[in-house]
Amino acid sequence: MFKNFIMKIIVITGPTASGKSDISLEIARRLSGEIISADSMQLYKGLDIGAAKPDKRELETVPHHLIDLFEISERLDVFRYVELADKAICEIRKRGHVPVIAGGTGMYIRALLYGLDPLPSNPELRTKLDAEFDSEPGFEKLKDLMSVKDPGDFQRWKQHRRKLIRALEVFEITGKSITELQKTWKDNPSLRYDVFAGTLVWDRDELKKRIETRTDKMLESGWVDEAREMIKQGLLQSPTAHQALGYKIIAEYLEGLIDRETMRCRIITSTWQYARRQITWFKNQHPESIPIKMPTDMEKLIEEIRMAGF
RNA sequence: AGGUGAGUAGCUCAAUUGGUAGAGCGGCGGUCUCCAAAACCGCAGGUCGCAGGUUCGAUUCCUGUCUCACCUG
Repeated sequence: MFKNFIMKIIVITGPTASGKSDISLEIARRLSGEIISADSMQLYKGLDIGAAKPDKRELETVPHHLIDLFEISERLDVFRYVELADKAICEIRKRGHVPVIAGGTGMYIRALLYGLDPLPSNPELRTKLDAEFDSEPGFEKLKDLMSVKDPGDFQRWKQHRRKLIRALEVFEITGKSITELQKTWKDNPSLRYDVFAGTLVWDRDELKKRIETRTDKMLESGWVDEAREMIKQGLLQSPTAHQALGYKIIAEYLEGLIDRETMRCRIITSTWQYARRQITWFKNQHPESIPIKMPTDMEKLIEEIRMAGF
C-alpha cells in the first residue's frame, strides 16, 4: 500500500517576545499556510493581552487554530494538546495547506513532534492524589509512601512533588514504575512529522529590551483590566490557567499590596526568567530545530523553507 | 550646627560575647513524557563605608572621617 505518508509541517519556536507570531504569519501568508498555536495559555478564552494572542487583523490574514478553545476553569495537559494539534494538522493538510506550528510551550511541541509514551492517566484518581498529596504536609506523606512502594521513582524525584504524584498515579494504575514505562526520548528521537523547525534566537540584551517594551505595551493596552475581569471569573483558582504569567502579580497590585512600578518590574523579571527557561529548553530538547538568528532576512528564510520541500 | 541610628553579596537584611561572614530575592547553568507561562536541581558573587589605633588576630572594641535617615535647634 502507500508507504507511511509523513505529513510536512513547519514549526517556529523561540522564547517569549522573540517575534514568533510575526515570522510565522509571514511564512503562512507566503506558503499558503495556516497557523497552529503551540501555547498553553492561548488555548484559554479571556487571556488575550496576557497571553499575547494575535490581534484581530492577524487572525483575519491567516487562519489560526488552537486559540480560545477552553474556559479558564478547564484542566488541560500535554496529552490533550497533542490530540488537538494532530487533528488540526490533518485538517489543514486535507485543505492542501501547510500547517505552521508557532509557539513557545516547548513541552507541547516536543510531545507533538516526538510523541508521548502511552502512560495511562485517570482524572478521578489524579484529582484524589492531588488533594491528598499536593501540599507541604501531603508531600511528606507522599515521600514516605513512595519510598516503600516505588523506590526507583522516589529516588529520581524525591524532591519533586508534582513528578512524584504523577509517578504514583501511573504506579497505581499499572503497578509499574513510570521510569520503566517511559522510553527515554533521547534514545529514540524519531519524528512523527516531516518537519522544518526553526528556533528564533536573539542577543540576550536585545531580548530583554523586547520583553520590557512588550510588557509596557501590554500594560498600556489594558492588561490590568483584563486581569481584574479574569480574576473575578476565578482565574487564580483555576486548575491550569492560573499559571499564566503576570496575573498573580497584577492581583497583588489590585489589592494594593504593591505599586504599579513594582508590578511592572516583577512582571518583566518573571517574563525574563521564563524566557531563559525556554532558551534552555530549545537549546537542549530540540535536535530537529535549527537556530534562526534574529532579526532575520525573511526572503532567505522563505527560500530555505522552500528548499526543504514546502 | 548638635543628637541618635544605620552603613555587610546587584537588592533587602542576618551573624560573629574579637579568630576574615550567611539567607531570601535577583543573576548564571541545568533537569524535564499528561498542571510546563509550571515544578525542581546546581553554581557564582563580599578587600564586612573609608583612614587610623588597641590586639597574636578586628567585620566585630576605640578614635577620626564620609554618606544616608530621623530628631533637636
